[in-house]
Amino acid sequence: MGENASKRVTAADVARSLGVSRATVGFVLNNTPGQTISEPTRRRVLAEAERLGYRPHRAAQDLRRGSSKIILVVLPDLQMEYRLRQYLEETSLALDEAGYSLAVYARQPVSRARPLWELLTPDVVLGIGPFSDEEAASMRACGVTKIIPDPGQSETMDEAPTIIAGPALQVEHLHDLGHRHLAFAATADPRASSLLQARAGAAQRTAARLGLDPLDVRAIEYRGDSAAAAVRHWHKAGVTGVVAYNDDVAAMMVGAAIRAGLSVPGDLAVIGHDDIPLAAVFVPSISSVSIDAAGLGRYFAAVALHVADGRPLPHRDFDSDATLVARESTVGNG
Amino acid sequence: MGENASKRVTAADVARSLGVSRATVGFVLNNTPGQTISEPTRRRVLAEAERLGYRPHRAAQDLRRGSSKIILVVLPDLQMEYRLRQYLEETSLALDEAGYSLAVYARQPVSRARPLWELLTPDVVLGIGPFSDEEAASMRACGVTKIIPDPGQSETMDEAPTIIAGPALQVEHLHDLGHRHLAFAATADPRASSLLQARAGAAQRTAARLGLDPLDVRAIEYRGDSAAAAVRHWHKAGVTGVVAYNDDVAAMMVGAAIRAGLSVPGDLAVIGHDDIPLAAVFVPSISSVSIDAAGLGRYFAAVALHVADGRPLPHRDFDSDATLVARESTVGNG
DNA sequence: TTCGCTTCCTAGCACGTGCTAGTTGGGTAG
DNA sequence: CTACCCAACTAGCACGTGCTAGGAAGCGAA
Repeated sequence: MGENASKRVTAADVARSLGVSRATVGFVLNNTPGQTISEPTRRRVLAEAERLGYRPHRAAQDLRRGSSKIILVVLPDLQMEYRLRQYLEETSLALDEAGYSLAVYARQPVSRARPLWELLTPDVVLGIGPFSDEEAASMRACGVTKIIPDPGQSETMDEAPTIIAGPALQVEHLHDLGHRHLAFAATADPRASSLLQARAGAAQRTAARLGLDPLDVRAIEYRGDSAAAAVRHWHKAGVTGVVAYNDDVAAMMVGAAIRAGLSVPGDLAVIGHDDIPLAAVFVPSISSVSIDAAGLGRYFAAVALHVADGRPLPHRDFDSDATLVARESTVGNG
Repeated sequence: MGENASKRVTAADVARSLGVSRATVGFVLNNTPGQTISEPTRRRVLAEAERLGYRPHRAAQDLRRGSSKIILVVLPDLQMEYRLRQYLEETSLALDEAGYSLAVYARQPVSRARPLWELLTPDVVLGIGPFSDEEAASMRACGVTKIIPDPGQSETMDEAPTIIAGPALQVEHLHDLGHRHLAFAATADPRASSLLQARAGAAQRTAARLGLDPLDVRAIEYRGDSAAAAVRHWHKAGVTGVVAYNDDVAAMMVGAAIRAGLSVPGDLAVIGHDDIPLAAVFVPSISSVSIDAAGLGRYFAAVALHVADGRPLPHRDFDSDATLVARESTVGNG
């Protein structure tokens, strides 16, 4: 056919091919309110746009609009997996229905590469966990004004009900089982530090509420013998229950305990967080906390839209977000 | 100060504030070749741009340039973790040095949300694993012409040397240990299917080369008793070594074997792939294959740039990509 | 002086879009 | 017949950038 030549199809192409003006094409394609377009013309434009395979040029739209309609989610790390996937899936869907697109960015702590917000110029940047001042400054310099959580007005995320629920369940579970000397197994991964702070803080507050001593906190590393050292130390100190930052850390604790000749949960009970699939597979299987990722994802999207558009924030009952999953690492088998 | 007002700083602002033309500012900031700018002016421009906090408007640049300078990596799933993170980190860095930015997108199989390539209009889309025809069509409709791997010219990725190396090591390792009846534990996750095909195929070819029978392949699911069923079936059939698609699947096999009362590796040896941290933590620890993620990441970036720019493809020695890590699940303890 | 050449700078186009301000022509009320 | 209105369109601006074409000034050579 005539039109071809490796070139992008623009609205002007559609207009030219039809013998109408570019404005008419724009009005039809955008359903511009306050414009009257005759039905035959409207149909011809739509048909021709379809036929030529017209797609609006994103950069031109962004330039004209002055906004990218992109919402960026920044993760501390791709590692915090599985549940997060459902969570983001749901968020993405909700935003899509509102005409926004969601991009996910896993921050790399040592990267010299340009951060994603710099190349997307998103309308909103949503963090799972707080941003450093440099990061916030970098965003603002790139024209991002809407940042959640905003380092300027620091409402501590320690208080976020979505985060409190899980650690509270962990501590309560061990308490219910009769454990009175608990410890908290943290991760040494700096990427998780903010979420770690929040979870550890929530666990401490729950312990205090139940009249328990403050939890001794130790960082566990993937490599090396820090898990074994923690097990020895805690066991000697009379600790019988370990609250782990997540299931990975819980697995390390369980593994180290068994290798040290302890019985789990007899000598040491361990509970994780997130309910990743491997928690059920491990020997012994690992108790955990399951998160209502889909529900939280929708709420997350609502927060983003609230900030982006000003649309109202729906009510959410946070109590149903987390569910305890009891397995062998706390209640034994049988 | 004077300049403020919630507005973005443009090159025109810098020019106006300095009393020079916009073009001059552009020449300085872009180091435009063939333009001579006096040193004092150059310095003044740079200083003023810095002072005002000027950042080029991404959409305007893209519009002008006709290209987004974005390279999108599409993952089958965020799940295939850890090594991949290093890999992407290295890729991102190499691209950054070449003036490109890398965005990562985890495809969601059931998502109705708009795919990321539609909103970024990247120059290149790189897949880890092949694309479906619909996906490729969707990309092309959005103006993406450079797609790797391109479904049009299907060079089977089964042959990719980066993928062959790992499974070959797995099979050879079990063979070296005297195992003659092997099986392949696949994943039931459809997201991994292409990578799964490649790894399973490579394992089969290695087995054939060593004169072994074809490996029985079974899909293992995270939930349910498929792992236990596979263990029973294979043990009864005389299989003594299991090659697993990845460490997660390996962990499920090891867990199921132990729960079935078998000894690992006495009755059943299991080897995983990727060397995730949990492989070392599991009881027994899980043998695996470690990947030179950083090196592969750089090579990946080179391929992307080759397609984007036409710059030459460096040579790579693929033999050093994969390393065997022998642990208790194949060689026992001690 | 006049021409050419170099240095240093400016005017303004093009990119594709969304949309405001305006034009045309037919119908209808006065 | 004039005045006015309204449906149905078009002309063209603005967004911020990269860059080409061109202009002004200085300076050496003929």
